Amino acid sequence: MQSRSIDEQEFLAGYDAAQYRKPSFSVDLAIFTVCEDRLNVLLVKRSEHPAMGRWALPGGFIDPLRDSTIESCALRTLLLKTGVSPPYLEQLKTYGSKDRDPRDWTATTVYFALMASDQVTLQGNQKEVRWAPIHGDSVDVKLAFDHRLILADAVERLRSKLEYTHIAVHLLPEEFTLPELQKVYEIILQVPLDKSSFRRRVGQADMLEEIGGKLRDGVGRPAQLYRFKHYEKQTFFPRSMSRYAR
Amino acid sequence: MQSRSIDEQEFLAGYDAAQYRKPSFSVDLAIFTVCEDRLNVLLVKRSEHPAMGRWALPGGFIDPLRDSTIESCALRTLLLKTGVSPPYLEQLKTYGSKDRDPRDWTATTVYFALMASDQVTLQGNQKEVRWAPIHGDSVDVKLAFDHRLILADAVERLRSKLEYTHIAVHLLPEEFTLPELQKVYEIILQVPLDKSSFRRRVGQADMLEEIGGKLRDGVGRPAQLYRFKHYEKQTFFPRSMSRYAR
DNA sequence: GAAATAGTGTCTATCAGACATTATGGC
DNA sequence: GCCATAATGTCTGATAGACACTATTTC
Repeated sequence: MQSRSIDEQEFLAGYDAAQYRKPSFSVDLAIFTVCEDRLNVLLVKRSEHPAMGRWALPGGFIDPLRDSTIESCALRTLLLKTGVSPPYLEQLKTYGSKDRDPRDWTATTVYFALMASDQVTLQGNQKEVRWAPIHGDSVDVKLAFDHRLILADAVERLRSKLEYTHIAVHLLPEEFTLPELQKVYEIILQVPLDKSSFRRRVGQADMLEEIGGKLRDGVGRPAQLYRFKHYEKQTFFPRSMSRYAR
Repeated sequence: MQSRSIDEQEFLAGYDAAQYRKPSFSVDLAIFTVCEDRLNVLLVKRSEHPAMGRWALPGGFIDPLRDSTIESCALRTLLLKTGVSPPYLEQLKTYGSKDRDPRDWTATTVYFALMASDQVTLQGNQKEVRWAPIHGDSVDVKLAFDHRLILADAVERLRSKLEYTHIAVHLLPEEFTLPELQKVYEIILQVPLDKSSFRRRVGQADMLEEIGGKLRDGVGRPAQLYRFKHYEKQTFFPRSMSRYAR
């Protein structure tokens, strides 16, 4: 913290934050997992007005007394719904307007999280929390507020990031095989990939390390197990502008 | 707007948004331009507590009565400081914590804007608003609050987006030459680029159209003038994962 | 051995980077 | 002509995409 002048200390002592009209501020989460050959997003059924009974992305209002940062609010909400801290959490975007919630001028900062389906135990009544499969860029049910738009943005970001980063590993358990990883890419990008090229790319990125054992599938040759090397840098760019440098 | 049940209407009638404790919510701007062979960011000197007298990114609190969206608040603030609506405005990120402002738990959504230096007339006292040159990932003066961190994020995003998008055209006037565009890239990325490769890339992207006339420089052969074609898609990706598709 | 899947090898068209060459202006 | 800068041409090493081939398991 920076030092403050006497003058500034006096100003702060007389400052009353409550006197200004402020928007309501919440955090919402787009939590993704892959299971049963589909990309899924976590939805909760709203138990209160407004939009009671409708499915929505999980979220909650910032509690200035409990949450020290926006991200810690996101983590708190996430733990509440899934029982885990996610391996990957990233801020997506903030949506705010006077119209998106009938109660008030609201803003919501949306995070998107990736997790392996086997790590999650959904908290609470199963009729109120569920994984919903993504078709195209949304789900089949109607969502509350502007959550359909938010979800579409989140799916777009996920697809886009798959193109140039390694985040897909966070959708798999600790140990996984390359065919499994490739499958995740194919499921999310909705396109079949060439095995050889895929492996070459993953190899060049140098993000995975072999594990001694092997996984045996039902049929065919067993596949090598790998583990994600936790790297500082997460991106690998195939070709980019700065490589024009001479 | 969705239709509401009688029940929900009653709920809303009894809802008092003011009863909940909320964070303060503001919008800040990282406004960039290139002039005199440098990347510059717009700073304002704070005229009020806290951090009075210190330079900061321009911004202001959301006014729920005037601003219908966060972006319209950003545009209003921008017009106030620069007198123009920028050719490029993009949401960067939202920063929120209990510590970043001594007054209150605050959140700020930061936008970043690009504009041509000749289009701007700084509003207000010149001692209170100025372009500050970027050195590395920040400016030489000490900034208020967490604005140094925010600025570093904005500069990083700008550099990163230059690698795979066309946004640099928004830092130039309506009409410009390819050597001028290349110079912008070199100034921001801080690396010399090969002329031939640069032109090939720009050509492939098919974003520019020639203008009949020519620009005459002080010395040497005059350069062809171009204008940016306003495209729907803004990105051109050199090589990406989905091209593994067969 | 057949089936199935994992994993490797190789060929080729493409293309980024490097650099040489030509073009067009002022003096 | 000379200088300076714009613009184009060309060569080459690297590599993505395609696909054939080998390897290892179960039955």
